[in-house]
Amino acid sequence: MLTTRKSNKRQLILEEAAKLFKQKGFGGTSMRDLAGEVGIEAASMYNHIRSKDEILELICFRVSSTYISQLAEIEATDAPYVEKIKALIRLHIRLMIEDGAAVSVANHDWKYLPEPALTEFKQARKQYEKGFAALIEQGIAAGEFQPVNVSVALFTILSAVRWVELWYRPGRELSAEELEANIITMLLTGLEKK
Amino acid sequence: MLTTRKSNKRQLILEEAAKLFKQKGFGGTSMRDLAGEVGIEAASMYNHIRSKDEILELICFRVSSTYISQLAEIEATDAPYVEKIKALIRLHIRLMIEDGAAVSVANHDWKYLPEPALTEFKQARKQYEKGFAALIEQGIAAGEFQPVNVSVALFTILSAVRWVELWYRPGRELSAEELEANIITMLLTGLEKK
DNA sequence: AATCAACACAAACGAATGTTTGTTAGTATG
DNA sequence: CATACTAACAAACATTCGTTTGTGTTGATT
Repeated sequence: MLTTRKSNKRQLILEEAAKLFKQKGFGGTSMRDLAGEVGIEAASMYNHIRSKDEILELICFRVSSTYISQLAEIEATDAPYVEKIKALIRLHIRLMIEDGAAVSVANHDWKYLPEPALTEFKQARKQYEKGFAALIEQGIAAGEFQPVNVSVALFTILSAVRWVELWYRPGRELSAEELEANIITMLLTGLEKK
Repeated sequence: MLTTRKSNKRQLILEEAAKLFKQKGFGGTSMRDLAGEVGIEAASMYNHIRSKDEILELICFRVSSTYISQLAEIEATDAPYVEKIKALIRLHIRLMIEDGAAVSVANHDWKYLPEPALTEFKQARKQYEKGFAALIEQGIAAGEFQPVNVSVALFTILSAVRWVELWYRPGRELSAEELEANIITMLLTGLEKK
């Protein structure tokens, strides 16, 4: 008998690591903490992973590549720019809800990546931001958006969508759909009544 | 001769600590790192501060009490709610620009506060959020704002204002005033052109 | 039955951590 | 001049860290 061919212990380590890193930070989480959560000794984890840094890399790059490939999909559609931006906002919220721990780690602990990875990650993030910004710029050119500073719009949207991690709990007053609708309203039509 | 009665070395430590904590995180900054920046040995710092934790506490609570007292001032005016919210947004941006390192630490490293302080800090933050939310709620009731979910509006604003720390550099394309104007436009009238 | 890889463990490693200790030089106060 | 305080230092402290090593067990393969 075997649990699953090619043990899933590695996957379990990554999942528990994401939770702990989110909760206590990368530096604040020891390999012994993590091992305790997984249910083995710290030394045993090295049968499944190369190092603590490798865990961080795997988490961060899984998240960044998800964002980048999803951005490419949205870019390829021929919806109005308003709809593309809405789709991106929904993407961020969904990922945050479904994979919140990993997304939080990629948002906060990426700076502890060891050096070739650090530069690579920053480039990936910049690439994503460039693509996102281009959609906003084109939307302004097409007359769909107000002529606001593109960087300000970009980072306002990206940041506004981050707090979901701090706030959303499955049994909360708002469903995921209501949450999306409310955030989209805030960002696209603003707080003030016209 | 003396440099200044009641040495400012303690203040210097706090300032350098804020910079380092922002840059490398609380856990990622060692007392030897910090001492090096201050220009003395690690042991010597204990003539000026009680512990590493105390440094974090002093930074975090200085920031939280600034926010709370400024909120009280704004609450006391009798401007329209739109103007009160704008004033709060401007307050956040100004504090971020003028005291960015400390604000960043209070935003990111508060979770490493030791225990009585941790609870106290969370309460202070909750108190601030409650006051901010009340202004939004009253603004909706007064017909100045759209009937959006209050928590969503609150956290969208608070988050949207945080990225300034990552982005603003004194010699940037946008002045502080232009930055404020753009963010306020985004948050109050939205991205979409009507 | 023998072999082998996978995987768990205890023990230990060196490095780094926050902090304490003991001491010393300089300076203000009586 | 004697006293007391401030603030610097080197050295060492115990602890924790990520990781390595060596060893044992288990279950599948040959």
